[in-house]
Amino acid sequence: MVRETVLKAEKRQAGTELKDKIFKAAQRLFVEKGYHSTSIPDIVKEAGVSTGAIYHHYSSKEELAREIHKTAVQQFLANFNEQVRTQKSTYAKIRAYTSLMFRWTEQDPVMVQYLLYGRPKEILVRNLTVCSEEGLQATREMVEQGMEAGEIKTMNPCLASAIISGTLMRMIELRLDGLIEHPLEEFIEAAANNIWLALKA
Amino acid sequence: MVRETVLKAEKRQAGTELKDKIFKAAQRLFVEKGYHSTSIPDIVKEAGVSTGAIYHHYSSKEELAREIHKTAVQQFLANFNEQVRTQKSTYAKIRAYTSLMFRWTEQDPVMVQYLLYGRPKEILVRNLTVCSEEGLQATREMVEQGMEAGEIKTMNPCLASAIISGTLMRMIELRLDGLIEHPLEEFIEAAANNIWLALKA
Amino acid sequence: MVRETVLKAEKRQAGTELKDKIFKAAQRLFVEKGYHSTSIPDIVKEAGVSTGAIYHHYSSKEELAREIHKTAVQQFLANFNEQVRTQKSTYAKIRAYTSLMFRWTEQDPVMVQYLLYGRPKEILVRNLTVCSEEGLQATREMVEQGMEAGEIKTMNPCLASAIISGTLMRMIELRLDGLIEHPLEEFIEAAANNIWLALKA
Amino acid sequence: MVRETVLKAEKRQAGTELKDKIFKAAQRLFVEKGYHSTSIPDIVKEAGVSTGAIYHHYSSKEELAREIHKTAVQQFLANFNEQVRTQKSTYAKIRAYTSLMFRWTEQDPVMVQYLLYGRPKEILVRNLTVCSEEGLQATREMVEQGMEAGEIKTMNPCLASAIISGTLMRMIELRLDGLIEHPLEEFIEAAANNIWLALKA
DNA sequence: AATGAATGAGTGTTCATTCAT
DNA sequence: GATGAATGAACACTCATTCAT
Repeated sequence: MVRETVLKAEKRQAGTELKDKIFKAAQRLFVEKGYHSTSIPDIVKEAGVSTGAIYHHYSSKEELAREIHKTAVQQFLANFNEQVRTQKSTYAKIRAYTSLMFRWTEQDPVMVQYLLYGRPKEILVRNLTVCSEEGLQATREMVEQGMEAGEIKTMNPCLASAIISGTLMRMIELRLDGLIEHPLEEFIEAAANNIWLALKA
Repeated sequence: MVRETVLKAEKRQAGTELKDKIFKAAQRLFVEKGYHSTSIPDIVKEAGVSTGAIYHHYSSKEELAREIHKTAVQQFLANFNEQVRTQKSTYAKIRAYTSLMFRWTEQDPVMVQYLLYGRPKEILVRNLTVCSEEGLQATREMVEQGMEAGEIKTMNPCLASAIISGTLMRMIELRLDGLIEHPLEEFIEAAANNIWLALKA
Repeated sequence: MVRETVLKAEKRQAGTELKDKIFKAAQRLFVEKGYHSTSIPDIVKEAGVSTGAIYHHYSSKEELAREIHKTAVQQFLANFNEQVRTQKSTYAKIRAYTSLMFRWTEQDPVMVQYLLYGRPKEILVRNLTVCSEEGLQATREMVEQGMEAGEIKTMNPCLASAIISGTLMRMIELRLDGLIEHPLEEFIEAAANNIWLALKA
Repeated sequence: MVRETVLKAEKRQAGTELKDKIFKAAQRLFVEKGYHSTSIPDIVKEAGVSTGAIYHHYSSKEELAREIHKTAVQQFLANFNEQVRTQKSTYAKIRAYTSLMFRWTEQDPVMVQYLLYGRPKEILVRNLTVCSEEGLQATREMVEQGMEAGEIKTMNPCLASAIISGTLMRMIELRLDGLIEHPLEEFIEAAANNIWLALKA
């Protein structure tokens, strides 16, 4: 049975107390209202700091957004490496991936929402959700190894990845939007199993 | 075999020529640069009309965006009703849905991109992709009828919908981002079949 | 005797009434408080226009300053060409140049002040007063022709120019600063004569 | 023959090392970029000191600028008193003044530039170059004594002063702007002689 | 003496919207 | 219908200055 490991959280050290308040307030607001609709004055109010403090710690609004995104991606990758990559079988990996994402959504919806929507698309040029390049790469690696091992049937790896990450993302989206009323943990088993049916050799 | 029907296009009457120029310029820009990064002066330049003309035809920038969105949803629904709903079996419906979305993406990527990213999230409050409420509703109806008919196994309908729309959306996303280099038409068969494996009774 | 010609003034056509109000208010303030100490809100107040109006007519504060400078230089050159260049003898030219600058100072001190202090130095990189490159060029041409004609003794042309423009500028400066209390017109004769003593062959 | 005395330099006591670093960094930057375009952070970087240190030694940015200006004026006066005032004849004085200013320009262009351009105009309200009031006073004194002694012809003292300081300042300006390519020392003789021709009885 | 995090008023600029023509 | 000059609130960002350490 898959160990339900504790999720990796905040790596950023405390000490810089203000910096943290700014980070969290901005993250909350960016998710809630979007990057462009969140003004610096909004963050000032939400974080209870001065305008100058924000620019003391971050060189621009954009850098602040990038920093938040980077943190989200790093957390995702740390969790993925620890809980998913370490699994032996491909099925176990898919199960662990589903578990990771669903539990994370329940535990820190703001962070996951940032991963999904607060994506750099709005800010930068490229976009790619669920953890951008790195997230995509992680899923593909899983798929390709599964194919090599003969556990997943031969198919276009993009399609296989899309079935996995598309399904998970869509479930999370429906949950965050309140269209799924039960905690996602209840769906881990079913989601993983059905994805597996689509992929297994 | 599934008939590859022609896609429903522009329903909006030619009527006022200027209004059309504004609509199309705005749509292009909203997709390209995002709603917030597109200014009225941008649209003025792109469409080659005056500021006043925009406000003559649309009461605000937001209404313009909403209008574009509404059109996209209407086109989606028209196509869905004609090509998907009319299918007999659930498998045929899934196959037709996949075909519709993949072919549409190749044919009018701007419009599909608008459906996926230019979503009201940025503009309004609620979001819900692939055609918002209506799109979701369409997929769910398909799933629920399939379950009643015993073609789809008993499962949470949200999960079933997520597998379908999540996979399709993710494929489209990868294609629009240039990570899939072949036309999506090549994947219709495989995508539909694999989705079916996850759902069939 | 030297004809005391009328000074060339405002070439800029009316019509764009607001643009003119902005131009004049900015010119007044730039001279009075300097470019950097004059804020856009200052100009807004002084000109009685809106912020937007300024940016509708000038692309930036810097461009506004450049426009004012350009106008001053053009007026200078127009007057110089008409009143100084047309003189036959070098002495007559020096006399006319002195007359031009002293009368102009009395008539439009703001403009002359702008020529002297409001120079691009503060704004741009290069500086060179009394009409920048063009003004310098004009004086040098006068000097070199005088030397060729044997009217001015052989000497470094920069030195000769410096004697002319340095003396005139310094007189104007003292007048604008209130250290000379009589109108400069009273000094035309004496200034021109003494400069001439320093230069004549 | 006029003795080419050594120029009086830094009178300010070494005292606090940091204060000196701040002074010099600020002077360099004020000349290079102008007072307003030089920020405290700029000085912090250039001097390699902390913000606090600047405010420990100077009560404000303005006071720092004033201090630098005062030092320049003091150096000018010290040099003037020693090298110019001590001369017997008015011609010798003019010769010595020219020599002082031209050699100083070559030796410490930053300081001289500060005297010419970094003038308080930008900072305070009044301006008056070449050493402000004191500098003007020094030149006038020279002129008035020369007239009393019958060495300079009777003329308006302001005009006489303007011929001297205007010519010197303009030469320095042309040199600092790179329009005179030879060291100013080469022009001492000629400049003094020609100024003298304009003034002598 | 020295530091540098924190402040917040102020800057130049943008832009959705209005309205006289 | 159509124009584009005009508006002014709002924005991201800067920077002289303060003050706890």
